Amino acid sequence: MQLISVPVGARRGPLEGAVGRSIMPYCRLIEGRYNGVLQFIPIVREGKTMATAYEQTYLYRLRHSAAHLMAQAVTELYPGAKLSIGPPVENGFYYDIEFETPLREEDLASIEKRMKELSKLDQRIERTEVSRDDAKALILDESIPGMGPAVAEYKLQLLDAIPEGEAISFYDQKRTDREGVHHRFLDLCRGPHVDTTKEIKHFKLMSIAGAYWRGNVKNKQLTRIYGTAWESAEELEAYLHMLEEAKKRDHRILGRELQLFMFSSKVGTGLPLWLPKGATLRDVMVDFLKKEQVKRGYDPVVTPNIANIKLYEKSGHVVNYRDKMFPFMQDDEDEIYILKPMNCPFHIEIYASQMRSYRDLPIRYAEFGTVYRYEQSGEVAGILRARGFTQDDAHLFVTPEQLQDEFVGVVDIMRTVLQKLGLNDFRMRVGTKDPSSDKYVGHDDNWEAATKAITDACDKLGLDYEVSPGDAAFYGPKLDLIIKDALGREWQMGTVQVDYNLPERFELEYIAEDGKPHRPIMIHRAPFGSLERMIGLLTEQYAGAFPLWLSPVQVAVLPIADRHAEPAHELAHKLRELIFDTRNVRVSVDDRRETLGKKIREAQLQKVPFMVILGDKDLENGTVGVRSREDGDLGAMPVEEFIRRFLTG
RNA sequence: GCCGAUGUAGCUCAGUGGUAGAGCAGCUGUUUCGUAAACAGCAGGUCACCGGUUCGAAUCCGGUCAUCGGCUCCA
Repeated sequence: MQLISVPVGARRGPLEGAVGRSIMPYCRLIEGRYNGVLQFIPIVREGKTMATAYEQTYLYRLRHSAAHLMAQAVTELYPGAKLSIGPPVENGFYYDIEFETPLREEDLASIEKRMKELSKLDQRIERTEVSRDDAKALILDESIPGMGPAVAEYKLQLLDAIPEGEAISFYDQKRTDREGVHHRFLDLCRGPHVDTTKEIKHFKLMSIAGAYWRGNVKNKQLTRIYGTAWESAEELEAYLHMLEEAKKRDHRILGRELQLFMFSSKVGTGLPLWLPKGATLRDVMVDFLKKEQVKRGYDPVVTPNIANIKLYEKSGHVVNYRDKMFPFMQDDEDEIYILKPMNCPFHIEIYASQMRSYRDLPIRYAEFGTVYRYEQSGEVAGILRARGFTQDDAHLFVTPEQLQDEFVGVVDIMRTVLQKLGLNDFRMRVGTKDPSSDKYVGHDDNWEAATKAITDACDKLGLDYEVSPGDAAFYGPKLDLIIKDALGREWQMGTVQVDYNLPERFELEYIAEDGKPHRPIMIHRAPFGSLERMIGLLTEQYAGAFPLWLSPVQVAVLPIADRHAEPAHELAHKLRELIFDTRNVRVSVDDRRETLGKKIREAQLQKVPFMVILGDKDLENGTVGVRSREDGDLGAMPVEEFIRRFLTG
């Protein structure tokens, strides 16, 4: 198999003892990034290549073969279709094909039907290794289904991309029909595959998408057909069921049901409106982080939402992201302003506004800064990818000697955040420079130093991370937190970046002990990343049932009859006086003339952690009926006991 | 931005060329109730928008917009 080498030890951690499931995301991640050719980055640990683990599973081969089976069906039904690549991916497979006429979703049914028929024909799948010349001849051989000069475009390119000395193999799906005629379907592929098409039984074609050839926007867009395949009907069923369930925890659906946020086409795409409950959630998160930041010596700053474009020309953002900025504004003096897409230049201006001494450093400026980025329309996804969002941003200005400790401190705050939010299914990625790209600014030694600062700090902290070339910011390498959403899609959350370049561009200085000016280093960091994205993610992780400290409403007081409404409000006042986790307890009272059952049902659907029921018996005895979101009816108890239970979480 | 799909009442959805429907939510009235939906009535829609075909369009055709699944991208 073809490998791309990465430094030994570069990828670690999540792959501990990894086989199958935990490796799949990596295969998926890497495939399509480097290629054109079916390539997977090897997973390297302690000098040993482990990448083949998933490839060696039966499921991987089954899905790979399912892709071939689909290709066979497609070449029969659409003779002019040009095949390109068709790898297995997490949960299934796809094949990228160029069609002469656009494929519609309703066409999938007939392709799937033909696949079922072809599967039953019990075609043997055989590997043949051939020379480069023979391979070319086969690809151009019109007598073989799916081959011939008319449809060879991509396969020939794939063949060319196979390095000298590496085996060139085809997989042949063969059968002989009742009349004794031989049939075959041949595809250039390094395999491996299952033994016969008969094994491919439990699959379903899922969707159509456009995908650029070799993942490059400049290339032609091919039609990608996604399918899922499993070893048993039960597994297929379970997977489809899981997708249905995942939809129910989609943050966009829960966001509406729980009245957290909304969108309006009258406002604009990707511009969320935060409703009272969602805004409360934001406040709670902001309070929490502010408190952590105060403990760690951060200073708050506040900066405007627009700025003169010159500021961003100087920082380099305009060159790199002009098309991702909202349209520019011009004032009477012909000065051009932009909606701010980044907070850093503002913080830099504040730093540069005075002479700084080494005694002042480190300086840590923190701001919940709302930024606006004109994301491509196809990218916007609820609050996970919005055009207006708030970063929990901070910039640290440090001396070279302080860099290591400050970086460690920043990673520590990120860990505190993760722990508090209850997030434990994530991975860390060190995004480094892609040597083949020219979008990066600054000197190589600075890049090296910054990258080393990150990896050293991670090693020191025993943090598991992987290195991903090409995922750096244009001004510096970064450490990103990556988390999956309900549908298994990965999102970049918190981030830490070491930056030598912006201080240079803005000629930042501090006076050191030697009495001479020196250049500080900047650390950019945002533990949540964006409040929007983090809340979207949390909503999905908890399926809307937020932990007590985060819940927008923590207690719903439910009076049984009208005469209990007043005592219910009194109880609510009393509870609101309490402090839980630094904030006053959030209480609602449902004093509508509805049955208790209905009030309970609605509070439960709103995922309120505690319901407190108040009726005649309670007023007589000084008790309340307590019901928890998780455990249901807890029975009557004195008010004080409820408070005690509540405060202990 | 590109490929594919979807837009009917606040929400979930019926309705394939002939007078716009249901449940929930809302409003009014009755019921004052002890752990997941009381009962009755009323009101609510330019069928996303614009244009076309037709005697007649939610329905057929074209365009636009929004949303969803991907691709690419995310300072």
